[in-house]
Amino acid sequence: MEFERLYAPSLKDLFVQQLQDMILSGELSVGTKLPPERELCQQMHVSRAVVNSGIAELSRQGFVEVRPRQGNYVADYRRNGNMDTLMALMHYNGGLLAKDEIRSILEVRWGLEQMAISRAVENATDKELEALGEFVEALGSEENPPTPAQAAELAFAFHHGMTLTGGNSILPLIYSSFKVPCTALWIRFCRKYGVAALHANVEKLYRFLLDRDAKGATAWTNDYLTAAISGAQQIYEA
Amino acid sequence: MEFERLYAPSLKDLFVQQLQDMILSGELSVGTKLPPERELCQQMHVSRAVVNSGIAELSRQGFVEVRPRQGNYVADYRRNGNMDTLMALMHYNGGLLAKDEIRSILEVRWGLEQMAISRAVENATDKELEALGEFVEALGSEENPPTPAQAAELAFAFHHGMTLTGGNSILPLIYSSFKVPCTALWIRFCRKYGVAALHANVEKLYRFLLDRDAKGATAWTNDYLTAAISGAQQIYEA
DNA sequence: TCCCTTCTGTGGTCATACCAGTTATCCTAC
DNA sequence: GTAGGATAACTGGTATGACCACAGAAGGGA
Repeated sequence: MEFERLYAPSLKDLFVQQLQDMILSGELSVGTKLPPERELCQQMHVSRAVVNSGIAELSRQGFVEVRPRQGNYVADYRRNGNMDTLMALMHYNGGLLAKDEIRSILEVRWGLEQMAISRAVENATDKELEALGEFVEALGSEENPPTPAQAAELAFAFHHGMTLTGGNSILPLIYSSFKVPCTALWIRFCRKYGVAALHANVEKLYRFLLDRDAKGATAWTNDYLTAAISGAQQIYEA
Repeated sequence: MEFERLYAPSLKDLFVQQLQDMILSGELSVGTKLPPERELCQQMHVSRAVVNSGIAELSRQGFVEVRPRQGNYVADYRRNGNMDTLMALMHYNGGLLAKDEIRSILEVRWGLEQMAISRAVENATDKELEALGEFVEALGSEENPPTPAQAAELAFAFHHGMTLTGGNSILPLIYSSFKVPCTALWIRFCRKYGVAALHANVEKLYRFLLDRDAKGATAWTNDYLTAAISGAQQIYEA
């Protein structure tokens, strides 16, 4: 038996969700001017504080453009969105993504991963590698076999930890922004191929790190992600 | 004469800034428990809403970890931060970055740029390229020579537009997240070498795109950014 | 000694009130 | 009739205070 964590949505959350629905479903098209906040309050029977903070959040997510003292407009989120937009899009689809977006994420990961690995091989200290090893070990533990969610968390911790060792202070920040989509994909992967498969992949990469074999690591990552990208449909389909 | 846009900081902004100062200066070390919000109100003579929303923002930026009904703690922003953290760090230094961070940004750009270019060469339509050309033209305009700030904006519009043509839906979102640091670096570049130099760089890249010369484009970008990275100290020093 | 109850402290949330800037309108002067 | 400026309405921005739900400690009873 596995129970999902309960989460009581606030009025603000409900407001945000409703507007996301309307925007993403196309009911509100890009450029449309939203009704004044006071009007939305009346129609939705909430206070302006709810609407105002909700709009602020939608603005952060790139769905709405706020023009102070002029009005709120539906924004072109595909064009001017940011990482928060991606999160919102994922959340909207219940954690799932379209094939096209899965491919996109894997492509970007491909680019970032190549950089992270080569820099980690170059700069990571033995102590840091040892710390990474614990994640690998936990991932392959037979006493406490991790659930898919825990496994994805561990895999992310490994990759994120790797970026921390490379001496690039921005890379970990970007990788953190990617946490939600990455773990979502890993969870799907585990559900389909088992946690052991994920463990094998991570361990292989870890071996390359221990051997300080940058070429081998990047080549393997290249093969692995290239295959995943071209076969995204097969690998990640339900 | 060039006048900066006026911006009146709100109480919340001042609160956020003060706590950022204290955290970034090391006065508040990672793991420290902050005083209860009510106590902060009294000491700072503001209402709890100011403190509460300020804390929420600091939490989004990765500086503070909020544990409901337990307390607020200074978080390890270097490790668990995200893109917003980077923005906050930049803003804190008045738009400037440490050499190390400049190098880091350029490295990441190197990775993303390679991907963006190769995909754009492959997938961009002639019409899309034409639209990109307008940015190049405006950047090199002799009638209305752009200011460094405008030039940086145009250069960003060009690069961002390029990511939009590549068929990867995530790349533009990431690139948008990078807008502030990228334009900041370009502005510095313009101040030092002139807008014309930036125009020349962008135009060169644009030519490669028009010729559908992926190899040439990536090679040139590689040389250019590699030089910039290794010479970051010289290029971007004041 | 243990468990259950109660209380206190914490952040979460929200409704209200006031503030400031933009815009459109209308009035006035020419 | 037109141009210009004062004004009022409308918009989002911000701050305040009050109430809520939960975690954890303290205290009392079995």
